[in-house]
Amino acid sequence: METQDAVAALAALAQETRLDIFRLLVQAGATGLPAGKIAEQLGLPSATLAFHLKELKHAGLVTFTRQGRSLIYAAVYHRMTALLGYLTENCCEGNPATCGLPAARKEPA
Amino acid sequence: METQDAVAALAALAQETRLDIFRLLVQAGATGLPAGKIAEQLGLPSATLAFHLKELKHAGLVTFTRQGRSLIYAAVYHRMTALLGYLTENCCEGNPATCGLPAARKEPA
DNA sequence: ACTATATTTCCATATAAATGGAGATATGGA
DNA sequence: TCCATATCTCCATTTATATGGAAATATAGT
Repeated sequence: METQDAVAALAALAQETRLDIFRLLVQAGATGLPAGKIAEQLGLPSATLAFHLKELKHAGLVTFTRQGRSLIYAAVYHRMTALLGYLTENCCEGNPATCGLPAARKEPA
Repeated sequence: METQDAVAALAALAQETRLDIFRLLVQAGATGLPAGKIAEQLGLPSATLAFHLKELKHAGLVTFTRQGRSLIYAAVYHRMTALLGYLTENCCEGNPATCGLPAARKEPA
């Protein structure tokens, strides 16, 4: 993962509402959640939710598929993995033990 | 690590200049670097650097000690470790394999 | 075609972040 | 004490982000 992408992903997650959304989607798993359900769970106005979903989408952390009238959003795990890989490498300069971490697997994407 | 702290750490790193500063300090290791050296390496005006160092300090990602006229800054590894732990848990809901990662060691701080 | 539902885009507004010059503060040495 | 050095704080300006009402778009059912 490039620095630019890492900054984008970090910025996307560096906001409480978006982090909440992302966590909710991670919990939801591969099935994902329709936008309306997310809004309901977090008590967000639709416009606000749409704004944050766009940010997450732009950072590559979520995707969606249409299903009838609903858009089903889901977390993009490999993107998160790539971010963790980037941070581990740049935190520990190739020696994760520096940060008390086991070695991260090579990022698959 | 609490969500609030994670958001603060993410926000601190979600900025190219600050990420550059942090990486430089990680590379510098436990010895750290004087502010002037950081400014020189990255070509930053002193006011701009001071602003970003304050952000990183506030997020707990760097500390400093005075040494003569210089302030020596150093990366706070355990904070980064805690952030990685938080993200791993919240990305994978206790099952890091979900993201293709080995289990993270329990955060020491 | 019409109506209801799901979600988005548009827009105005409010709030916060980033930049860098100029001046203030702290330390060390002559 | 005076001067140089290292870094910070103050401030004005610019730029980006967050919020949410209202209207637009897409789909489904009747």
